[in-house]
Amino acid sequence: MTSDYESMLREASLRVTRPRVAVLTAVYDHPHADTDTLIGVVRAAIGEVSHQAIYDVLRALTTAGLVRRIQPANSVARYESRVGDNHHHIVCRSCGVVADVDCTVGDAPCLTPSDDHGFGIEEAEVIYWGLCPSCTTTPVSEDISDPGKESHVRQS
Amino acid sequence: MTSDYESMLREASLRVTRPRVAVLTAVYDHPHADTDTLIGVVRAAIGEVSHQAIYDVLRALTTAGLVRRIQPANSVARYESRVGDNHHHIVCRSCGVVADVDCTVGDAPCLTPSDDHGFGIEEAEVIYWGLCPSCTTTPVSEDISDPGKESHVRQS
DNA sequence: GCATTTTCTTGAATGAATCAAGAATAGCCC
DNA sequence: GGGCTATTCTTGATTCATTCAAGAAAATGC
Repeated sequence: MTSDYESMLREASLRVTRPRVAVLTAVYDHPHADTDTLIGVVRAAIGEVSHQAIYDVLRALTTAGLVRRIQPANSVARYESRVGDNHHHIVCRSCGVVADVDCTVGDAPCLTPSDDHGFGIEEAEVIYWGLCPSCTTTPVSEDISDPGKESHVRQS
Repeated sequence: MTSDYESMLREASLRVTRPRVAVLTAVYDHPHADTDTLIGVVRAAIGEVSHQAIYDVLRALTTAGLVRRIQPANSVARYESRVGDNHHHIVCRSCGVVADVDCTVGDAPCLTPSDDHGFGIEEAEVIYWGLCPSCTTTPVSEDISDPGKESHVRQS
């Protein structure tokens, strides 16, 4: 397992360090987790690591294409290990939980704008907004845009 | 003009105040502008107004459905006046400028997820990422995710 | 006009994320 | 294996969009 992640790092021309292997492992084990959650997971795995190191590692991994960063409106940055398969996301308006949605048309980009305004389009990102099953039956009092509340569908 | 915006506010059961009319006007005149830009526009129009008032007004207008808030990853909140027509956006990865894209399939939601995971889907948001014409010919040195730089395609 | 409710002002606080400088370490050559 | 150099991590401060809080001001309904 660990050696797999080491190989991934090496193949991406990234130096292999304990924090990097731990962060990569954490992102694979906890899809859509935010930075703070990942810091907790990494520290539980290998002991104290500075938050700055986690930020640096996540940036390096994202730049290298080993993880993907997603950031729905009103949410902090989240990371996932599924890369390069053009899948999309459903985000709960109430608790902010994220679920994957496969592209209905396969791996190829499934969307083309009606008018690209001269932009060179590289990617079409789709975010479906709605209520997760849990929030449908047990509504959370406040909207996700209100701070000070924690999702009841916590990434484990 | 002003009376139109006043009517809009009244019809939304919002009290008519100078800051609200000015913010509504500013959003109509400067589509996709960020909060800071709007603060500048509003102050140029009606004199000193607290930034907190602008935040409050934008929240009220957004909640009332008079304006729409968009927030692409790595960007601050932006506001636009086109609401209810299900259009989407192209965002420049380099300078962050935003352009509108009409829904190719008309006003109805043009997307349905392959598996909604039990979520009640309310909206499909599409963000196309790419390079705007200006950044294609005059590349900006750094990515939008890097701070400390201002778009060369400033709103207004 | 006046009372009531909402909104705006003032000023402080929050929190994710970044910056900066020095210490530690991975990878490479001998 | 030992040392060199670039990269990475630690420590601690800082930034900045946004929010919180409490009181002053203004808008609507009677």
